[in-house]
Amino acid sequence: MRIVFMGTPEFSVPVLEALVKEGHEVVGVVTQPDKPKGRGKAVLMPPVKEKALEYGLSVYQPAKVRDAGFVEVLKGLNPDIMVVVAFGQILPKSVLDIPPFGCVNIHASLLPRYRGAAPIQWVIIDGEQETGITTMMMDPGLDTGDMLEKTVVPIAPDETGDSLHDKLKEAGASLILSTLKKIEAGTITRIPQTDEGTCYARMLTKDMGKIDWTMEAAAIERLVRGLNSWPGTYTTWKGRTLKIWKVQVLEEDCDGACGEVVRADKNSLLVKTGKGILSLLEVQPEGKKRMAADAFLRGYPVAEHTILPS
RNA sequence: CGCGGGGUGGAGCAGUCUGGAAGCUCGUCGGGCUCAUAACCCGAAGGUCGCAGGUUCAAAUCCUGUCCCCGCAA
Repeated sequence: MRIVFMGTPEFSVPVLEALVKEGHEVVGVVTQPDKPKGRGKAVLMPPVKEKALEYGLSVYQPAKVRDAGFVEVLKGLNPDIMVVVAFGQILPKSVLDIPPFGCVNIHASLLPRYRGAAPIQWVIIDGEQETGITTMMMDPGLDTGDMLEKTVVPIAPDETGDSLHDKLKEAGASLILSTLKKIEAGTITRIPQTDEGTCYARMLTKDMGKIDWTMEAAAIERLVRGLNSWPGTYTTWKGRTLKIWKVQVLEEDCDGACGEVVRADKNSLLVKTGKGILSLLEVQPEGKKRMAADAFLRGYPVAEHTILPS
């Protein structure tokens, strides 16, 4: 089958690799335009583009896929099917209708739960026990199409956004091969999504990472893991940003204000939360590398009873 | 040329503005105290102050260039 692949970030790369290695005929790769990124504003190409060029595939980077001109280009590629994973643009019906076998999407959650932009991180933040990958036939809605196949992936107690992202991107690459095989063989079964039990994983933003010390320790701990490594969590100390990389929930509780540093000695940096105590294990001051709490305390003496703002 | 912080013994920092003996909190090693200890006391080792030039009697500190790390923003 002639496949047009659409994807952009690192998450999409293993899927593209899998398609190529499996011997599928990838007739075009559609990805987001190059953009200035990083510290010097250097223009970087999306990870998918780099990989596509490596394979010598044709790359298309429309600012808007829905533009009539680009829709014609897509039709010209004459694809049998399109495989879409973390592309970053909404596909209009005019595009979805092009391939006779439709558009298959790889979504990083067990649909109908966690539709939307950031399912990987949200399952951690919410404290879910498991998540997974769902392949589905795209329709004009947001992750609402008929489901095809699923892979379940357990969430480890120390799971981070990054670690889960890596597990799921590999799971996605495996699952799409299976799904494509069944589509070609005509043995695939479409399972409509129920409208019950759905929830949305809204896009992550920087300000989500600002720690609210009135929340309970366990919830903050999940937030720290879920938003690691991007966008990351932080608090403010002496007017400067202090990124929080790793924390641990303590069993005991104590009196004190939310955000109060209840202990800061050579062994530990403990902060009182809305419910429970959080031990800060790894932090990072502005402009510095991340460091263990004891190292931080040696160079940046933190006075006990300091109140960290929420 | 997007904005900004930083590179000082193994770790994290101070010292740089106002040039003039390498400091602090730890770690490490040896010794002591102790039933014992991550506690306490005594002592020791360990640094081309990112790199290269320049100014100076004298540079971690001033000037120029260069490499690297990081926060913000995208």
